Amino acid sequence: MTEKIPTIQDVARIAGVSTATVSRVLSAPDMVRARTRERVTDAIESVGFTPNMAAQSLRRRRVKTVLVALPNIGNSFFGPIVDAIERACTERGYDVLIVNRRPDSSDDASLLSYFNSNRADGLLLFDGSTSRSNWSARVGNRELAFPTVNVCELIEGGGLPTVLSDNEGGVEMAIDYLVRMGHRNIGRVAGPEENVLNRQRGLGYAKALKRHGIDPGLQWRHAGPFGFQTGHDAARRFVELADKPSAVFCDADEIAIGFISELHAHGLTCPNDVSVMGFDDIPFAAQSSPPLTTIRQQHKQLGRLAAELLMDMLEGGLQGETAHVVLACELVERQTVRAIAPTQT
Amino acid sequence: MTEKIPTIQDVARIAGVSTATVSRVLSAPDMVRARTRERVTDAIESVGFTPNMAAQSLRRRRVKTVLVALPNIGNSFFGPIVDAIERACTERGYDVLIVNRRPDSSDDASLLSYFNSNRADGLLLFDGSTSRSNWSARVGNRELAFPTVNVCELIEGGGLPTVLSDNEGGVEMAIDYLVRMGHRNIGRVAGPEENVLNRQRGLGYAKALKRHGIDPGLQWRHAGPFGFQTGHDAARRFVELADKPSAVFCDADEIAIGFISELHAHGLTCPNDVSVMGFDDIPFAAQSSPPLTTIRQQHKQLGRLAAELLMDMLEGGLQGETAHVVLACELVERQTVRAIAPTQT
DNA sequence: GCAGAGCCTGTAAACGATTACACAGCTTGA
DNA sequence: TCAAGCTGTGTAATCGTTTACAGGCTCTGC
Repeated sequence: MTEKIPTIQDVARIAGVSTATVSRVLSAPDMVRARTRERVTDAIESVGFTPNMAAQSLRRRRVKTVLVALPNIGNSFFGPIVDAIERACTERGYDVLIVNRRPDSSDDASLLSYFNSNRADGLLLFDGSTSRSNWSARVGNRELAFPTVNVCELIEGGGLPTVLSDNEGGVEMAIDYLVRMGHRNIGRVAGPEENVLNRQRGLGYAKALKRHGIDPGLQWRHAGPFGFQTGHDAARRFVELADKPSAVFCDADEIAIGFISELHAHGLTCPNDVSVMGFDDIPFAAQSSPPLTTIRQQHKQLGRLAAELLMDMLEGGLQGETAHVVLACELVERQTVRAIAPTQT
Repeated sequence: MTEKIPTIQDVARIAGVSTATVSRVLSAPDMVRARTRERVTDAIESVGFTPNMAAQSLRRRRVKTVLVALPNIGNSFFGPIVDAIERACTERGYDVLIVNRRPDSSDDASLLSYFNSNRADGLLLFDGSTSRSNWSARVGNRELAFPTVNVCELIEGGGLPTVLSDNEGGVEMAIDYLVRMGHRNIGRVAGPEENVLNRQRGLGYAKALKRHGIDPGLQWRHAGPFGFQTGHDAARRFVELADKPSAVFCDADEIAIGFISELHAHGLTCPNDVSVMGFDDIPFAAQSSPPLTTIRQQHKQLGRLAAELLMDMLEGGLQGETAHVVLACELVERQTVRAIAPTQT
């Protein structure tokens, strides 16, 4: 019994006007006389008309859709951010298309195709693989026009507008705190080597340590992808260590939580045997046992600002200046860091 | 320097054929002679042509896009499922549109509009508010045609194809296990009252208890939305209890983890003071301290099967039979349940 | 040499909206 | 009375594909 979906023609016929008028009622209401307008709105109402987006996009040359390219939807870090993006977008009438950017399908081409096949007007790109700085070149080549905002991470030299946290400052804050708590032997479990975040956070780590007269080069270090597994691996190496750091800074909460969890499995406890800090403040950080001391990123803000920025770009054309938003981080003190008497090493 | 995006016309001109032929090369290659075909593919290659989806959708009357309506993207339970959906969809050339279904914007109308405005061909609906069984009515009324698959939850009486876990059986499994471990005073922290999952899991709970000669009506119970907060609330009530259950079954891992976390804050520990079980096996369950004993849902499978089913429907038309897939759950034994000597109450 | 049957390919009409342009009807002011 | 200027509306072209239909070509068998 599938009735046909009503078109603008149906509305026009019922209201006794031309399709042009119906269209105008929808997009420029005060261009049409009040009485006519009312007849049209009634007709729209009565048949339940909704403009066909395909037709509209074809004619208008834009789809009011934003593409969100994530490295891994499964990672709980992205949940709140995507949530904020979706909110901001629907508020302004944009749809949100999600694509999981598998590292293997490294084809930026497939992202670009979303643009020139008219499936998305703009792109929110979560990507910081430094190896991918050729993206900008690629873009510069021919399709410069795909409006893109880098979120959370950034592509160095890409020249793209960016919204991210002050990663360097955030880590400095963490290290300062650990030092203040008496730690001077501070290890680090880092993110993937080829990632910008890893570099930025590494910078903050080194800078802060140096400021306190500690040689960053001498500290214990482990690196791996963002995720529990890296925490596990690090913990297994950690327990073997002869000279254990009294504190370990982890580049991500998931890593920190994996680290602590595996530590427990080996009979060590946090913060008694070692203090641990994370980075992100994902929702679980507050729930783990013990609750994780960490550096908070402003997830909601990151998502919302990036989305707003992109939509502004889409609507205002390119504004000359390419924006660069950096959000401050915040120290969240919970229970995985213990104050110790400063030892003379 | 924004060059124009190439159209099928450009390709046709370059290859020296008509647009019809180009179109055929793309959608029915063996309808055109090998030599011509090659000239066309070369032309396509050389200008980097990608069909304009808006035009294609307009003509073909389908957009190859699936709408995913979640109650809350932020909830980490959905991560792996959405991941699986996205994988299955892109494999078959479908895009994934995400919409966060805020309870307040209760308008099913807005979901339907995705359909009749030609923005999505089908819907993966995560929704189990029993109050919403009018959805089916609404659908039956006029827009029956929006192909929909219920995922994880289901709308009772909606008559929609469904993919979900054996919630009842899963909880029975949990209770059987707790009883086997010596528990006979088993509380429950339930999900939101108006949710089907709550009902289904409640059924399993009651059934299993009765089978073991325990009166479900006499057990301690707390209910609230899925999320940490409910766990916290439950814990605060729990610590006040005179006659504490020796075990508590939680309707979701997030609830269980919140419960344990808040218990710790009050000086009680799990599983020494109380055994706790969750449901879902979200990624964090294995990482929390102590690792959570829970009932695993097959997230990947749920997502993939639902997506496949929907796409099959879209491509094969409606198959007469409306499918009803129920996936088995699995008990994951970790460390939040302690064996106790059965007490004679 | 020709009818008939296949193959390929082109022509042109959709799909459902938007919008430049034209124009009808009314004011207004000279 | 008429030119000029508004308003409000309709006409028709357009966006970039797909596809029904028609027709040209080649091949076969007589």
